[in-house]
Amino acid sequence: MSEIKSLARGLKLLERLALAENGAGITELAAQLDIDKSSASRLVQTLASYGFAEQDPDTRRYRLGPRIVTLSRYMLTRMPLRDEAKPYLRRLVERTGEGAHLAILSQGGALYIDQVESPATLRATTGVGTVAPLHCTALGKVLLAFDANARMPEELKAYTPRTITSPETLRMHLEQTRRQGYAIDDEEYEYGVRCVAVPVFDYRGKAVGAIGISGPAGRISLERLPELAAITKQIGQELTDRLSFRP
Amino acid sequence: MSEIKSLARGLKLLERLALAENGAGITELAAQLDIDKSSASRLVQTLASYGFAEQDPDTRRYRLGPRIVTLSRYMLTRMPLRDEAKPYLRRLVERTGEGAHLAILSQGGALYIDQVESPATLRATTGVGTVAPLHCTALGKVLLAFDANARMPEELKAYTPRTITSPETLRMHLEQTRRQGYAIDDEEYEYGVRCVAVPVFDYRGKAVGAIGISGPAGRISLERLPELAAITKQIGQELTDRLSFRP
DNA sequence: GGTGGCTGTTGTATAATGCACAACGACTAG
DNA sequence: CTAGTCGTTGTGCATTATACAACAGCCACC
Repeated sequence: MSEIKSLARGLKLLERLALAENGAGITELAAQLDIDKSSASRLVQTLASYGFAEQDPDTRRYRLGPRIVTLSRYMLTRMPLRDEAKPYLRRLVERTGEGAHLAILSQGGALYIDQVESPATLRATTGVGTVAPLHCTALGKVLLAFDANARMPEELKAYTPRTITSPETLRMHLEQTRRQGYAIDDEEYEYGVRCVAVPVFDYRGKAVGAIGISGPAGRISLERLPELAAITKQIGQELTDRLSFRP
Repeated sequence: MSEIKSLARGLKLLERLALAENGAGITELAAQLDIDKSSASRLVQTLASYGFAEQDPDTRRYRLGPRIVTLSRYMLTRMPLRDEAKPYLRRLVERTGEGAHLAILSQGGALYIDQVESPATLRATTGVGTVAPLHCTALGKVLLAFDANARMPEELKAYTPRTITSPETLRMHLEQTRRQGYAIDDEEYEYGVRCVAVPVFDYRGKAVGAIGISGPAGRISLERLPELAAITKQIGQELTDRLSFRP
C-alpha cells in the first residue's frame, strides 16, 4: 500500500487550509508540512487550478476553494440514508419543536449529515459537516452504543463540567443507552443545550446512523425528557422500519 | 506554472468519483483519465487513506469519502458573507413564506452557499453546494448582471420551454435587471418554480453575491411578483447596508 | 465444476517527475 | 535606503510515480 506522496501532500495542504482561520500563506504551510516553499507553492497552485483552493488577490494568502462545497453536495446527494431520513427529521421537528439532526460514524466522531431547524427563535443547530465527539453528545453516544465500528475515544475531553470523563462511567452509560434504546446529552457538550438521540438500523439490523433532537435546556426540561425520548424512539423506529423494506 | 501531475490526477479522480452515481470502479476510472489501472488504484488508495474516498466493502467500488463534507463545512464557516446573510434569509422566509437562498459566483455558475427552507409543505429547495446555471435562474441572472467577474455562458441550454436561449434576449433581460434592481426566473429552469433575486454589495460597491426566494408558481403568482420583488429588494438593501459598515 | 473473463491489487525496472537549492521581484517596516 | 518579509520561478539531480506485467478473488456461463 504505497501511497502517492505528492497527492498525500496536496491533501494535507487542503486540511491545513481548512483549519486556517484567515487563509494561510505559502511559507506557513510549507513549515507546517516540513516541505520546501517551492513545493508548497506549486502544490497549492495545482489545488487552485482545480478550484480546491483559491488565492486572495489582496493578501496573496490561500484558502479553501468553492469546489469543495460542490463535491460535498454530490457526496451528500449520493447517500440514500439522507433522503430516507429527511421526512422523519421534519416530523421530529413538528412533534417536538426542536431542531433535528442526522449523523453517521466518521472520522472518529459523529458526522452531521443533515438537519432541520427548529422554528423557534432560540435554536441549537449544528451545521452539516460538523464532526462532534462521541462521548458527550446524544448522537455520538448512540453511535458508540450501537454501531459496531465505533471505537471508544482515547481521551474523554471535558467540554463542560457535566461531560463524562471516566471510561467506567461512560461504559455504564452506554449500557443503559442500549437498554433504554436512546441516549441523552444533558449539557455535556455545550452549556444550556440538551439532546436526545436514537439509533437507525438497516435491513440487516446494523446501525447505520442516528437521529435526534437538540434544544435549549429551558425547553427540553428534565420533566419533558421521557416524553421527548418516547417520540424520538417512535420516529426512529419508523425510519428503521422503512429502511428494512429494501432488501 | 507547472502543475503537479499526480496531485492533478488525484483531484480529477475526486471529481469523477463525485459524478459516479453508485461509486466507480478502478478500471473505469483509469479508462476515463487514460491512465494505468495500477496508477488509478494507488491514487485512489491515497485518497481513501485521508478520508477523501472510501471503498464499498462489498462491491469494492469507490465513492467520495466523508472528509469532503467536513472540509466543506470549514469552507462555509469561514465565509463572512454567509454569517451576515443568515438573518436576512430568515427574514425573507418570514415575510414571503417562500424558501430563501444565498449564492455567489463560482465555477461558471451560481453556487448556493446557504438556504432557509419554507415552512410550507410544498417546497422548492436547492441544496447548499449546488451550482445552478446563470442564464435561467434568478440568482444567476443577478450575478450575471451585477458581478463584474461573471461571464456570459457560451451555450444557453434550454431547461424548460421558457428558458431564454437567445443571447440578445438575455442581454436585454440583464439590462432590465440592472434597471429594476432585481431578477426573476419565471419557470425558466424548472417547471412550476418561480424565483426572485437581488444583488448584495460589499463596502466597495462590488457585487459579492445574491439572495432570493423561490417557490411554486401557484403561490408566487404573477400578481404577487411586484410585492415579492419589493420585499426582496428591501431586505437585500438592508444586507448591503450591513456589509457596508465594515471597512 | 471447471473455465474464461472480469475485477482490484501488488512487484519491479525504467524514465519521467517532483524536489531542494537558489535567485528573483514585490512589499513592508524601520 | 536597506533589511526583512513574502510568494513565485529556473534548474540539475535523485527520488518517485509510472507502465507493464503477473497475481488472487469473484462471478457467470456453458
